[in-house]
Amino acid sequence: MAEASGAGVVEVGELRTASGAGSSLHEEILQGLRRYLVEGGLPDGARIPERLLCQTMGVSRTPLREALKVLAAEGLVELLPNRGARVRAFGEKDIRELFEVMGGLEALAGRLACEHITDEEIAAVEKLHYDMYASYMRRDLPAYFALNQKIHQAIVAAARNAVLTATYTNFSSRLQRVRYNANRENHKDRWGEAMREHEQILDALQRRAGLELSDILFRHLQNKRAAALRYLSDHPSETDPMKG
Amino acid sequence: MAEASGAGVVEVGELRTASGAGSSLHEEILQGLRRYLVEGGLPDGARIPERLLCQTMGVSRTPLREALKVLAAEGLVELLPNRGARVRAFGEKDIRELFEVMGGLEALAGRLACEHITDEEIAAVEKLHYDMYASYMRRDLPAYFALNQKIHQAIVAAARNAVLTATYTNFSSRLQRVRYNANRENHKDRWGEAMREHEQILDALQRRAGLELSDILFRHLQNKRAAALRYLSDHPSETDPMKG
DNA sequence: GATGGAAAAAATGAATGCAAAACTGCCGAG
DNA sequence: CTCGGCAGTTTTGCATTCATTTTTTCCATC
Repeated sequence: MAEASGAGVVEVGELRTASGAGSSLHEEILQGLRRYLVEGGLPDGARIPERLLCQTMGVSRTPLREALKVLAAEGLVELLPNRGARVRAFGEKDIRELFEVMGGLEALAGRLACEHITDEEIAAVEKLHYDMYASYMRRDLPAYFALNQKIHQAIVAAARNAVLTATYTNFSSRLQRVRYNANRENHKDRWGEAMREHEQILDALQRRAGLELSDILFRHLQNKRAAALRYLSDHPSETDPMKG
Repeated sequence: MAEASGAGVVEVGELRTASGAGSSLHEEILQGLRRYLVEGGLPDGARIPERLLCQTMGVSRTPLREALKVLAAEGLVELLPNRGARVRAFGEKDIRELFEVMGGLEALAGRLACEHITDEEIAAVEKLHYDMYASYMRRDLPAYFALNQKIHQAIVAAARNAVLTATYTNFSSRLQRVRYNANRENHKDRWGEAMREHEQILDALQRRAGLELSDILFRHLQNKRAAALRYLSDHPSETDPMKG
């Protein structure tokens, strides 16, 4: 299932030791749970009985509850009063909105990146780009996917804005669940188009054409969104909220 | 949500009853504390001893700690391991980054708003705009300030994107502390310029010129940022982090 | 046999208790 | 007079416990 990228899905048993050990316990739990959710360890809408997680992870309820509150604030879980936590299910509306905001953030990142990026960083993006192109020619979707994310992350990093980076990472996590699903089924038609868009992205970045890059990235994300929504309408069972 | 404008600074004693009573206690505490911080109830960098807040608000430590964790995730407080919570102090770098992201979000909002806004909503923005202009002529800065925020909020709301609205509100809260300070000292020179920019904003909105509005809003925010930073360099004591 | 309600069971929300880490004040050495 | 170390106090982090709400189960009734 999660063989798409490097590491496999984290087991619930190794949640505590899996992600880097934060100094405090609630931090450790938070990172472990977040990773567990992002990698799709639980299906959409699944209930999260805290008692069960407690004995599985070998911790008390207090730090776990603190972590759940934070995850709720991040939008990964939803807390029903007196009824526990559920894995937040993203419907079509949520995904549309998330991609729109991601588009806005990447547009901003592109604009800022062109102002601050160094030649070395551009060279690094070039290398990622050509590696990604090689993956494309090999039809190696997992590798393509991973490099694709690295490129976008590099552009965001080049924007020199920690707040933007943190926000981008947060939204990216929320979409990761969707991407894992949408990635299985490959939209071959979309793939070539995406590759061409990335050619433009690299070109604009090399010329440090901020506004142009900004616009390309925004439309790139809009196309990604369309592809994701197309996938959703074909496979409605996987991520549709069972809202009733 | 943060009322942002109307009422004065909330007293610590009325924290529990101040904001609308959320169903659960930790929610109540969270909203109360958030409002308290946003309205500047505590100075930058102040320590927040949880025991003290507990007896002040008459609650136990558990829900308060949960609320603090969420506020830390939102970026309003910072949690030092084993050393408690402090009011997060925004330095020049943070403010620059926050305004940049706000600019990106507002640019996105403008673009989307032009696609979705109704004539009635445009009329409402027009009214806000002219009221604001009247406040400008009266040199009534607080009223101007409140209407200014309402206009921006209306544009964000017209984008029809709940994720964007939530994100915008979050960042707006973080900047609220700065604005409260920067607002006292009035940058008369900047005021007229801002008013002219708002003329352009209304004009582009009326023509539903998305890209144009997007760009105006972004530059508008960049100018706001410059003004805020100018204020900061004149009054470094108020919001500078005493990092050391 | 199906339905409604009451009691039992389980889960959540909040409070308290306890161990460990940090801060304070004091004292002595240099 | 300043600096470093040590004991006492305070504060934080986590576990446990209590109270309230929800869910389940079982039984009586239709």
